[in-house]
Amino acid sequence: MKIAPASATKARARLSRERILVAAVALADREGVGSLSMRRVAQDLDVVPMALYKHLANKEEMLGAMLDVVVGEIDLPASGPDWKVAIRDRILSARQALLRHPWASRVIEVRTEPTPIVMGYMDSMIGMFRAGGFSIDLTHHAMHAMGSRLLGFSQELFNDRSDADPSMDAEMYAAMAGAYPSIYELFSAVSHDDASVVGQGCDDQFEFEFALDLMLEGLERCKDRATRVPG
Amino acid sequence: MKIAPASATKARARLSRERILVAAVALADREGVGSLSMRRVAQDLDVVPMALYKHLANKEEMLGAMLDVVVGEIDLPASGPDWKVAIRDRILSARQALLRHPWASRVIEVRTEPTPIVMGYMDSMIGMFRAGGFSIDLTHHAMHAMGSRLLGFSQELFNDRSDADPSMDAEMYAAMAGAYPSIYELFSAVSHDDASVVGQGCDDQFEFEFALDLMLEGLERCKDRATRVPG
DNA sequence: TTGACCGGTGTACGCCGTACACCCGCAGAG
DNA sequence: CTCTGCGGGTGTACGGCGTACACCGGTCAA
Repeated sequence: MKIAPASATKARARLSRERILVAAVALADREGVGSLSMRRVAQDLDVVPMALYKHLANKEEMLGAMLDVVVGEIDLPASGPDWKVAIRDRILSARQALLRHPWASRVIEVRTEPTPIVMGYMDSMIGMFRAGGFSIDLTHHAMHAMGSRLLGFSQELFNDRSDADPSMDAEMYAAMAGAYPSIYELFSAVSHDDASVVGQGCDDQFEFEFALDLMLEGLERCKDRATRVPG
Repeated sequence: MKIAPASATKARARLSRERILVAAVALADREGVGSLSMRRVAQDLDVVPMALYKHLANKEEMLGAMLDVVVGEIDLPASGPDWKVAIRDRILSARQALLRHPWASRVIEVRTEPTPIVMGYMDSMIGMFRAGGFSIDLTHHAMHAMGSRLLGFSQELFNDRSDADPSMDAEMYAAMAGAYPSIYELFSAVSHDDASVVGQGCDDQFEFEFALDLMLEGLERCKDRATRVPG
């Protein structure tokens, strides 16, 4: 009776930053970042909202810490002679982490200040370019050029995933063909041409790797030319 | 007295979707998207908040319409024989529009459904690739690969603009060098090497064009090789 | 034994988006 | 000229948000 709580029925585990983050990440995974509020997280933990503030300064810090959890899931850099496959593999691992937590990219896009964890990730990324023989200048440009791809996602203008159901009726088709002939042409090619590399809709993984490789090879050429601008 | 309002002192102009959007864009330009609330916009228009809802379904629609205003500022595509300079110029024009309204990229990143105006922009972009001789497949990949650059911005992982004041004291420097050696190396090169193309801090315009050209040239090679994947 | 501290609680404030009922002035029908 | 419908601005209210602040019970060092 000394150690256990007075009432056995309400033996709730103690709160901790860790437990809060686990609950918050789980909630975001389950219901999306839109449903992520301090109050909901507290509720999931059977705790009053203000309790969270004993462990986190505010919601902003919680979001940052949640990102750290995701970044922590990215594989460490492989050591190997080939910088290109090392960087490529790492970025694809980052992408897997982001795909496990689809809310994360949205959060990254909106946030401002990076946490030490994210800084560390960037640092090691820079290190990989440098180890691959990139000059400082070119490394700098490379980091900018890769943009969000460094963290495993690319900014899509809109989510074409499951763009309505496949049964897009002829009426809509016709309207679209009139208003947006080029989109229409592209869209019909993509969704009907079975021989195309994209079957139904877009193969996001393929598109991501396509752009990634385009970038990496462009950078490689810059490096080999030892010149700064691609033109 | 028949036409003019009863009280000359309170002759307020009638509300309209147009007037609301002008006020909203101005507010966002002035105080940032964080301060953009229906209530603040209404206040700027000397009107009760609910009045806005006679002209807009909800805030989401207002944000979309605000984006349309920005996209409307992008130059029309130039007609010319060279697809690369045409696309390049148009994207740089998009970038200028986005720079005039810094909140817009944040809004784009978070939004889901595109408006007809944005669809029209994308359509004409696709048309430019097609007119330049790109196959449908390659056009499709190109659109994905360009990602947010099509709209004139690229996702930066964090805003390094005015990273603290230039007087970064030696203590912080040392701490940074220990924790993030690669970032440190890059950072000091960028901020101290006057010969570098980047003087103090980053030249965002240069970085944007660097990545843009890398992408465009990679796409050009794909097109000329008439192959689908860059490798 | 005491008292400080740490972590969970309760209440409250000010902001948000927006549903809903209202009301007024004008247009067109009778 | 009156009646009536209606479009657009109003007022009130609700539920949700982040979080400031006072409080309080248990643990543990002195």
